[in-house]
Amino acid sequence: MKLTKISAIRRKELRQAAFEVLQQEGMAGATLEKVAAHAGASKGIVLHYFRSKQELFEHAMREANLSLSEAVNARLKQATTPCERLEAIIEGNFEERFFRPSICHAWLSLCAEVPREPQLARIQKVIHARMRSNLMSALVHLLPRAECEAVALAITALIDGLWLRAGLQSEGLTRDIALSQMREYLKYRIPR
Amino acid sequence: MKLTKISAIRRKELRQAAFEVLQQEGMAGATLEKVAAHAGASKGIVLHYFRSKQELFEHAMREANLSLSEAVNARLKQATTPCERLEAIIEGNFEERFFRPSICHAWLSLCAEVPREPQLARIQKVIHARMRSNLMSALVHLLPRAECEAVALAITALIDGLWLRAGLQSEGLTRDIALSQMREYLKYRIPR
DNA sequence: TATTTAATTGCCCAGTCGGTCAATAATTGA
DNA sequence: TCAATTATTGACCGACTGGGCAATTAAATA
Repeated sequence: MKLTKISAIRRKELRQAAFEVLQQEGMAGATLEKVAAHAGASKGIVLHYFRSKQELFEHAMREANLSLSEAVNARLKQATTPCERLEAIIEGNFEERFFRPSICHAWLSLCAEVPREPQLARIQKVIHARMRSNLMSALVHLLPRAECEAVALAITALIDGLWLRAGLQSEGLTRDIALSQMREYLKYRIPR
Repeated sequence: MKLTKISAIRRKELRQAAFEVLQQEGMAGATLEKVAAHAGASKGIVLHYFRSKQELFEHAMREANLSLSEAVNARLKQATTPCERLEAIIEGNFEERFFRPSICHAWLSLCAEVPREPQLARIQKVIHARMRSNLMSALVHLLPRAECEAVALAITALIDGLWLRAGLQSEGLTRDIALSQMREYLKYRIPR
């Protein structure tokens, strides 16, 4: 039981180290040795817990998404009205600990690998499906059914676009500006 | 004079080859040898015309942007009203030859390198500045000055977000859907 | 304690990549 | 025509990478 625990701990440490290296170095620079060093271990240990580099970053992507997902879900639990649910999704996606240039850059690096890594593509699909599902559960109470799909896509595209800009380290784009962008969109698009 | 011509031709061929390889292989897979092979030349010739791989892809990015820029400008020339100018910018950015999964993926790959390549960052900045400038020249006639900046950012984010999605090879996202997304945003945001 | 099992390391390997360079082919100009 | 310049090639190098592996250490179990 403790044996499995150690392996679980190591795997988590290495996933997180991988994502952190990704933030600073991008995918090309995120070498197994750097990940190991960042986790305070030797390179060999990384391939002891993950079959390959691909598998490591696949789990790193899952972990990072889980973290964001939990933040959104925590906010969703507090929400009671459809409007509050929308706010929860949006604010969750722009929490200070997530909406940072380095983290957005890490996501960008992962997205760039998606077309050549089916596993990453699968994860990406799940992420978007969840986002859409969350949005729809709020939108159906605020809009005619026929419009929901389009608005959900627009919100997703807006979030992605703002994250992209942040990932480019465009200096002017603060969390507040991003949030007000999202709120303004809703203000004009959702009837009240 | 013909000497310079040959070098100009080769450089253009290699820039384009580099961007085309980028579409299929991403940045990590876009090796000098593959670019050379794709252009029907040897690897040595690439470094004869470009000082380094970085410089090559820097020029590839410029070239690709120039192409898109020209498409937008051509449409802008035909436009007379501010509304038509907005349409021109948007339709230019979603022409069939640009809004393709492989091309969006190439852009994504370049964006992922921006934080670690100052030259790419510089180009990216220019691209966004031009986009903003184009948008503002139309928006100032359609909206109160105070709102223009925000709307220009929203349009840019929407475009980027849709391009990102296309770059992820998300199958459902066609040009028509993307265009109708943009039009719907304008419909609700711009008074008439 | 003795033995088995897991964790961890350091070194090695084969392959790849960006980049250099000397040699050759082609082109130009006088 | 002939020298000088340019274009082009292909072999080569050093650096680095992902991955494999045998050896060592630590832990757990009986």
